[in-house]
Amino acid sequence: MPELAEVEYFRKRWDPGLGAVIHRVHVHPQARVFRRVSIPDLIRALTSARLTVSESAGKQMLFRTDREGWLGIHLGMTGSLEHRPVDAPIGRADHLVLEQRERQLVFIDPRMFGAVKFSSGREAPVWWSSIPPAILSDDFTVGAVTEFLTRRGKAPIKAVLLMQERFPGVGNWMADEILWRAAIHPKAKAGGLSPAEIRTLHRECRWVARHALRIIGNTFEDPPSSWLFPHRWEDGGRCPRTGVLLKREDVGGRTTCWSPARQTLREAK
DNA sequence: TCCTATGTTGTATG
DNA sequence: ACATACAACATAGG
Repeated sequence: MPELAEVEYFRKRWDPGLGAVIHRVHVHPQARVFRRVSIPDLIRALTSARLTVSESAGKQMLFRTDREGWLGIHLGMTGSLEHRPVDAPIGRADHLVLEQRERQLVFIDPRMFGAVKFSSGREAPVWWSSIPPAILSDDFTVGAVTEFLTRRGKAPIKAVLLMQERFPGVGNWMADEILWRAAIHPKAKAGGLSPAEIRTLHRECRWVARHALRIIGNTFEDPPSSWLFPHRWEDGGRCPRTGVLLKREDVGGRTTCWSPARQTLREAK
């Protein structure tokens, strides 16, 4: 389920454990989510460490302790974080459990497209330091978006919005929501947008990120019916602004939903 | 049974 | 080297 705001919601699920010591680490070693990590290193580094802070950037989460080392969690398609009572049983999709005196901090991921990362050392690892500026930061500029859209000029804008190297945290539903608000057809070539359309796109990226974080990031509520969000999967779903039937089709390899009344495809040359 | 799924990556092709 | 397209990953739920 996780895009920008869902990741932020799940990151906070471990907040009750910040400041407390991890006295035992339980892993499900054959789980695919550990495919790039040394499990012995991870266990050695986390056992008896005090969890101190967490951050997220795009879809990536980072947890730190009072020791050196960088624990990363990516939720993939079906991952989530929870805290549970100390005596809770461990389920088959529970891949990483940090046991503390008063709770367990659990990473769950049935489909295992997610990932646990662990890097030692003082310097931030590339998987963390290379994440581009957040959409809500001052460095997410119209100029940066324009340059990126030019370089990816032949790809459909829907596919380009999903590229984490420029739009960190944007996923399938956010991309559709942004394009719907910006009144841009998902199949429009990224290089064919006018400067005015790019400014609108940039503004709607920020708007959707800000309000998704406000609504979903705190309580996991669904956005209201004035958004495309609650209509995009329902059969016979209608555009909340025009009332027309929404269209659903594969674009750039992902199911894409748009309003044919608002988002029209200009003939390219 | 068959279809779908809020993501990333490796590989092939141009 | 760079951009693009798509299969593959693994499981659950309708």
